[in-house]
Amino acid sequence: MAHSHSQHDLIDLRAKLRGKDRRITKPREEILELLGKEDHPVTAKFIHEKLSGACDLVTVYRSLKLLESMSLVKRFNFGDNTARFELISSTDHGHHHHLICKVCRTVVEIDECFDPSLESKIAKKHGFQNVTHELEFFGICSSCQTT
Amino acid sequence: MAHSHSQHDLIDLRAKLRGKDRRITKPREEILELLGKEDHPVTAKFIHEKLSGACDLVTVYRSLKLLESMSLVKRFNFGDNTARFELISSTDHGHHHHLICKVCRTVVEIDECFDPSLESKIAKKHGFQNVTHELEFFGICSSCQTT
DNA sequence: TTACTTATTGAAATAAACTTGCAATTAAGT
DNA sequence: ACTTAATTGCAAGTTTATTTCAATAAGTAA
Repeated sequence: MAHSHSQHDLIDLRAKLRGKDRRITKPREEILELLGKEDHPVTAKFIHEKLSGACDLVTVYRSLKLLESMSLVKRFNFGDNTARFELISSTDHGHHHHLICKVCRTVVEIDECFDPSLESKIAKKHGFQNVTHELEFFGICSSCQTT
Repeated sequence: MAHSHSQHDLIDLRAKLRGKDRRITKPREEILELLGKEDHPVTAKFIHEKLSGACDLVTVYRSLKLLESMSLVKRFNFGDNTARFELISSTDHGHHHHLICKVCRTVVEIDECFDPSLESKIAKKHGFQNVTHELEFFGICSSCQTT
């Protein structure tokens, strides 16, 4: 799940951003560009610091919310009460998971997932529709193992 | 995954609570008792309100943290920046998942899970140890489906 | 380019979840 | 019952995220 989004990707994103009642602004472009360079989900605070004064933290929150609603960005939750955001890649449509070290918080992108039949089985059993899932793995990475 | 913890369960929990440098207090007993009656994970705020003044909200937070550290209670995250807590049942050792309606927030307890080989495969591939996972399903329940 | 319309931003205030410091309380051992 | 230290309550403080509103700037049309 190595990212490294191409320049072409960002142009596509700009195209999606453009629309009625919606403007391409410098903060939004900068946030998208930054997300395109990151390999793992990042927090709003991290984005704000990386952009060092380019825009207000409030604008980061607002932009991320917009980008999420447009399905350009996906929100992840690593269990520390802080939302993390990642650019949705065209290959996996944002559906992938992470392996997080409980000690040093290192993040590994995971492309494996369980068989989708499990999800449809659960959906059917309980009469739910449009069922998705959030799945993250937690463990201790090789560096943090007290050998 | 129907809960309904027996009186016997709570006695066991009391036994676990008792220990060196640790005291059985009224708030802790009341929180355990309340959790024993709930079928789904509940928030600290919910517990505090249900106990209506029996103890301070701060004590609820502190007790839950203690109970979690003692593996009597498990913390869940339903993606709304609010921790939810559930008594760990002796049958599943706290390992189970939930199906949450994105509209009305109804919660269904799920006892299905994917094959554990996926987890060990991922652990081995990335050199991680003690790998666990957090998995929650989200969808639209039958009542909320716009038919 | 210039003017116009309104989406967007910044700054401060607010909200919600959770934590910390400390004096008062209370559980549990002697 | 006495003593000691864990625990609680209250107030204050953090952190994350949202709201309000005047000022700014993006997109459009002249």
